[in-house]
Amino acid sequence: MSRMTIGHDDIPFFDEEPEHAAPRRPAPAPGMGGGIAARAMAARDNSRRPDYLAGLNPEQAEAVETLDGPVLVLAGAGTGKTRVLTTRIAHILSTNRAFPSQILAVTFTNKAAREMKERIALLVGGAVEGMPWLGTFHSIGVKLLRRHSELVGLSSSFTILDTDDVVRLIKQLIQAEGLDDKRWPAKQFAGMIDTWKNKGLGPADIPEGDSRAFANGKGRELYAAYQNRLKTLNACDFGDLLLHPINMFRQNPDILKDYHQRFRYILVDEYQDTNTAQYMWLRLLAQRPKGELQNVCCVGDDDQSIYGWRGAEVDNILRFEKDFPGAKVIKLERNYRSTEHILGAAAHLIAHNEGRLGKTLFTDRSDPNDIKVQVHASWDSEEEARAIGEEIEQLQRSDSSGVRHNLNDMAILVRASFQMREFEDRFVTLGLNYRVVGGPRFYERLEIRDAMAYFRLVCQPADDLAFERIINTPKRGLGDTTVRALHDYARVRDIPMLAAAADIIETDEMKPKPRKALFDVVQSFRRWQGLLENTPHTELAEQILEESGYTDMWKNDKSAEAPGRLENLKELIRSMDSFESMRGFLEHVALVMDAEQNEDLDAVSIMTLHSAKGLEFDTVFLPGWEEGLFPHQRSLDESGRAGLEEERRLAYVGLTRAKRRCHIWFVSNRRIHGLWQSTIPSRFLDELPETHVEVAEMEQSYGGYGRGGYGQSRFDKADPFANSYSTPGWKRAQANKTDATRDNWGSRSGHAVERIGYGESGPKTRTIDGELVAKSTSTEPSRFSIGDRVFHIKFGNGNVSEIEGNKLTIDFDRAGQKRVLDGFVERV
DNA sequence: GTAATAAATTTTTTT
DNA sequence: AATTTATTAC
Repeated sequence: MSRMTIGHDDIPFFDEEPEHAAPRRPAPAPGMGGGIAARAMAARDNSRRPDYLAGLNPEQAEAVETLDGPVLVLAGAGTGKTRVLTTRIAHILSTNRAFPSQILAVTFTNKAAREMKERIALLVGGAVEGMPWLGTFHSIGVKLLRRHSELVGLSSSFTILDTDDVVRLIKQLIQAEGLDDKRWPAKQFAGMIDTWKNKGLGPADIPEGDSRAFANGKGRELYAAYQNRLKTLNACDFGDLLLHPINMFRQNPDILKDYHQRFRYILVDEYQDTNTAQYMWLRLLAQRPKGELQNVCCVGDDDQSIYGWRGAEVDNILRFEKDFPGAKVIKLERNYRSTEHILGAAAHLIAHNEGRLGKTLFTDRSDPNDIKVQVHASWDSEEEARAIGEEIEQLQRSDSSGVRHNLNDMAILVRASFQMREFEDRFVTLGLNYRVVGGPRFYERLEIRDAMAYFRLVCQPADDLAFERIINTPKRGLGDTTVRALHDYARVRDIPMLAAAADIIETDEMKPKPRKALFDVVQSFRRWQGLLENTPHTELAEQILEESGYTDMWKNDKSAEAPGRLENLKELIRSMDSFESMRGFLEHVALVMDAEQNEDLDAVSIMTLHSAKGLEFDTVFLPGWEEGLFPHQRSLDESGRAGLEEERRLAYVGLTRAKRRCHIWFVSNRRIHGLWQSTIPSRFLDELPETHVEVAEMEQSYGGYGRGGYGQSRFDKADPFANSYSTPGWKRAQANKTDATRDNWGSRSGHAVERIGYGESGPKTRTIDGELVAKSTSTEPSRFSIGDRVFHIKFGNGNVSEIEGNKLTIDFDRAGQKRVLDGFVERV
């Protein structure tokens, strides 16, 4: 039992109180400072509402105070959802209805969990170390599994595999089955397994069709083999962290009953994003025998459901009242975040979706100085980055009313992570601070993963994946042949590879060289394992990296990134400091893939729309609103109308992140797979209301002229808002999809036609031309001939190798072979 | 077994 | 365009 003293308050927190004890009411007496106890007394006294309840609006207060029975809170963007959740927990604690450890609170991201802990701590006035069951589905799943691992056939030291490990493992299995790993990509099968697990399906439960669709109909066998392999490796993948607890609860009703008694209150954040497995998990824990109260509170917003591709079922939120009869449904519609214009734009956009529960956000704020949502156009993605950079610098100096803005209050939210790069490049040259949130992650770096593999293998000798990763890193002369031999040896005897290595060096199956190398490795690991219990883990970690020759490997590496990698390794050791043991650290890394950000730095945030959910910024930039990118073509192809609606919700999430200023951008040319493609404005732009949106001065370089055949969007016209809104531009866009969008994004059909070049009136008026223009002028004899030396503004010099009407095939010196319209090149 | 070179593949979103 | 993977030469 731990006792925590923070500041002046002396609050007892119970880590593990006697199993199902109910907190005594009235409050436990010790140290009646100004802490929980005192507040609880105040709470009991009806004449004075505790101060944490003050300032809530009536709906919020109802959501906080309705503690008995099921509650569904439909909370629109910016309506104080997190505040309700945290205050509700504080309320439960203050009124002594439960100990911290008797509250199960599930969030979607680790970030959200962290934030919630902080905010509860603020409300309750102490650290919340005593809330052991606040976390993501996955981290709570791990906690359950560590306690009961033997029930699902694992030992409590099991490892959690990341996607990379999983793919490598599956690849091995596919090869072991004698299948062609090219025809049956491991990555694809990993995706299928993930989908199945998200639906709560084990190998026996998957549909026959799914099974037939992979590996010559051996999908089911392969899935079963995979699960078997995980068991021998004593490992779990992400899906197992949900599936195993479900199976465990189903097979052991007594244990489930135990947790029923433990968890007096259950809270779930982002309920619209729960998938079937999470839903099953939750229902097992939340649905109680008849007569017992089901104190479950789910908070969500159907308009912000953006994880359908990960198996999320919006239906879960619609089904809540059926699952929990007598549930109270509370809508939060008062928005505290954004201006009227931003809310108006977002509302009008999301209204294009069908099948919504229908909330209308409103605000009292009405400031004539509020600016409308701005739509900007740029020629290409480089210019887009430049323009946004300028806008940011402008705001940094001072906005229209002379106010200076912090970079911390600005964010760029992109649809796909490849968009980030151009901004990074630009900001580096500008010397503008930026921060990539959720981008390439610290723990995914090569050197970090290598180091982690060493640590994993020391902590868990059965971790064959870790073994294979580092056995020849640094180079020890233990290549494919040796590893394969070890692999076979281990398989035959059903032992881990490290143990196999220990065995095999006693025999003379190996040639002397690899045998000696293997001997050294085995010796080292034996030594490190011996040190595990009695050496401080940071010291041991350093020792491992030193003695294994891993740090030397990078010290001897002359490449440019080597010093950075060494720095990262030092950072890794430093970050281990705050953990109790090496095992604890490994677990943290497996679940929390992001390293802490430097909060002190004033920097613009760059992130995907998905990772922006739940955040807010004064100024938000939304680049890349073009058909094919946003909405993403793949989403449209794979999920049709549902996909489009999810993309629209994503746009809604983007808009509603903004408090005061929102800038949307689209470009007419974007580079995809290294090829320049001309693009058309997103249909979502046409779904924004005129009253709240304003088109920023069209940059001259945006080719609005001479675009024969491409009148899809009102943003092609001089006055984009001139025509009626009843004819959404996207219908025309769809009609034209075969001409334009397909070719640009579908990637299956042939070549791309280059559409960049000079217009007649000089360098400033570049124009875009399309296929139609190309065809109409193709009858004229070309002014070029094969072998001509030509210059192109984007690709530089090259030789004409083929002529087809006015389309030239040119072998560029630097850019390779491209097809280009003859208007865009000139003879040198 | 290793290092250099050529070819293929990629980019939607994440616990 | 850039990164991962396969092939080839040493």
